[in-house]
Amino acid sequence: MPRKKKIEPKKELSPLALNLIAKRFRALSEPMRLRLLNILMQGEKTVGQLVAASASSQANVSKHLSVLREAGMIAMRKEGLTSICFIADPIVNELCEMMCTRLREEMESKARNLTFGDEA
Amino acid sequence: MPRKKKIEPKKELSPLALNLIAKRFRALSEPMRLRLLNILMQGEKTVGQLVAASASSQANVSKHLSVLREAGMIAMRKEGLTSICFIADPIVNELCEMMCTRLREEMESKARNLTFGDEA
DNA sequence: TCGCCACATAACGATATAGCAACATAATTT
DNA sequence: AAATTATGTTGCTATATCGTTATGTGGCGA
Repeated sequence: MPRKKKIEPKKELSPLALNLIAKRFRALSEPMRLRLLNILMQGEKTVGQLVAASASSQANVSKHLSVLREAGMIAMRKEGLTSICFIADPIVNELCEMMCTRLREEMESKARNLTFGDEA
Repeated sequence: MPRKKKIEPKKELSPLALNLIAKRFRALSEPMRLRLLNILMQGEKTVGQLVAASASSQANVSKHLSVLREAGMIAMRKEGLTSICFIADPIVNELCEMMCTRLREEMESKARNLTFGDEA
């Protein structure tokens, strides 16, 4: 077996890597897309169901879905007339979970500090 | 002590929460900002050092830093003439770590599939 | 074959943001 | 105080992206 693995201490990321990472974070940077993902966390949904559940237009949902798909966050499978969406990357759940937890912590902390005076 | 915790199965997020989460992801959605964070992972740096290391203009770096600061990702402390930046939220490291790992996995997977034919 | 259904895509106006350049400000030094 | 240094801020242009309206398209039934 080939040796020479894990030698470099992971210094700086290449511009290419930065671009790819940025693109993935960007896919998560819109409330509408987060909403769609949040709905999909309950399980698979057709595009129509997402349109209904998200209270947005069909065209808009469709476009956001394609963004999420290009970023590898979700995938779709056709079943007769309908397309069924599902979360394709488990990282989505973890990321959102982390963000939510962090937000809660921050807000609670801020709430506690309100007693003294807030710097916002 | 008050009971009634962790009762709801965490259904859907409120629009407010979605907006806050989106805003934080958005802060991570630009290559330049990721680069700054990546540099800061090595340790504290002055703004000037970041300007030099990032190969961008001072104004640009300054603006990106304020975005990161507003998102709570970094914080700054003044020391004489200079301002020293540091990562204020440990979530940054975790998030980037996760994304990088995931990207590597995907690319390796894609590389393996090149032998057969790729769908991109 | 004709139309319909579920979805994708195109075209468009409105808003946001990256990057540059020029200027403003604060702390030090002389 | 004036000059200098280290950052922050503002105007500007170019580009990207959200949401809407209109139109295209593939699969199915009559």
